[in-house]
Amino acid sequence: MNALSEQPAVAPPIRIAIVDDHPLVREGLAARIATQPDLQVCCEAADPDSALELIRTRRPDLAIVDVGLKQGSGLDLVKAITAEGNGPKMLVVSAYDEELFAERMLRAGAHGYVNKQELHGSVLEAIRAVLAGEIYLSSGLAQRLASQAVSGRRGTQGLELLSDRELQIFELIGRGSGTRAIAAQLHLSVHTVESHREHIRAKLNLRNGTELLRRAVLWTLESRA
Amino acid sequence: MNALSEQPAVAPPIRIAIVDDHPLVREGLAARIATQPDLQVCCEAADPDSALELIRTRRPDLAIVDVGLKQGSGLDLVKAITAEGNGPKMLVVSAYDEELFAERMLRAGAHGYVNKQELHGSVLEAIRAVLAGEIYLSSGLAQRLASQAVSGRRGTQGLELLSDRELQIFELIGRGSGTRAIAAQLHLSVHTVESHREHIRAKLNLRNGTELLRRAVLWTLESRA
DNA sequence: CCCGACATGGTGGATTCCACCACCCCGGCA
DNA sequence: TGCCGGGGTGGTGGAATCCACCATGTCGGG
Repeated sequence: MNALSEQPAVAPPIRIAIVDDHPLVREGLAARIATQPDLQVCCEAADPDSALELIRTRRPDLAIVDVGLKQGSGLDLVKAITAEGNGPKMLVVSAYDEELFAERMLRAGAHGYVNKQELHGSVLEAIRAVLAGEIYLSSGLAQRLASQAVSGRRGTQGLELLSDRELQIFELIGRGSGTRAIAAQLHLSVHTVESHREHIRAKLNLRNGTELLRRAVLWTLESRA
Repeated sequence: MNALSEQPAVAPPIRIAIVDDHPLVREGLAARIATQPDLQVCCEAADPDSALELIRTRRPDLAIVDVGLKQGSGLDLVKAITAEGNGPKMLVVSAYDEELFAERMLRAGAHGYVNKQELHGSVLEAIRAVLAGEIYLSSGLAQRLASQAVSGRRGTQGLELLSDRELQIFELIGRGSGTRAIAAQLHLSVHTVESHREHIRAKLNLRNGTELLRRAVLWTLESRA
């Protein structure tokens, strides 16, 4: 805490952009950032379009982006910023601790992912880490992603590990078909479909049939956009 | 609104409790409230239990509560506070603009409902209105509720046919919780949860548990934050 | 030639689903 | 006043499922 850093031209502050569709969250973030003398909020945006525009013109050092946007536009925003090249570092803030989203965000070019829940004072910690060039993940996520990475080779979401047949069945599951219906539709034994389900679960590191179905539904949604 | 109340140091401030599981949102709210000399945040809570406790002991004049609370949902909290009698007025803040929740919240005893999205400076407006004894609804909602009441046309998807408990369980299903997990979380028998599931299926015209899960997942995706 | 991955199928025990039923409480309504 | 209906909570029992193993056949590649 250097109280006397009030001199004009020395040590230019680090400029931060905030992108979130909740005004309250923006204010909360801004308030916290304001406690740090060397950090400064340079602009705020509530939607991806104006966010991209602002980032182009104001060129902040860091962008804090919320994923909780409609139709996965948060992901698109991160991709767009990355595609521009020479853009700011990006810290993603999310209401979900889904490994799914975290992984995709990181792969899309984000440098950190924090959950709104586990956000005591750790935003600043995350901001510092990201600015320092590290990758920051909020607590639980790091372990889960790591264990996931250890226990099986991973690709985009582990999905390309699936064989053709498995992927086909995965898709049918996502459409809402039950085991029995799938078996009938593919002219297979119910046991066979169950075997495939089991293999899919193993490859994707899913515990329940519930998680499997959930994951499948999510995927069929995203792959449509 | 009375100019006479400008007496020197007296005129006790209006005390407000904030209940929200997102620290950022709490800070955002607190920051705004802090701009008003006659308002004062007296306590904050992140979960329903401690919220109830705090409200009992600190007796604030107004409680701002988020619906999106885990474990038992904000709806139960509002009901509990109402049941205590002689409690604070309640302003509900939500990430969902669903008429669904607004209506239930008001019925449960809340005095206002604002959407985080449409929350420019209007929280303060909402707070003032609620304190003045009015019922406050954020812009779009009032019209939608009204038009809906007039036309008798209900239901984006028939979801408002569900009772409060059923909706709560529906939401948990959508988050990926299994029957067993839901029962544990709500301190209920597995059989009870199964009964609710069955009723939900009946009301929504779903054939099997798979379709139920699918619908729930889809819904929690499109109407969350 | 054999190993591993893939597809197909099975067995059996645990779990879940689901139709139906039972009880309690409470708010309306005859 | 009493009765009825809906909501919330539980239970029973049979069907369907999940899921951990296992078995077979077929490939393609070391």
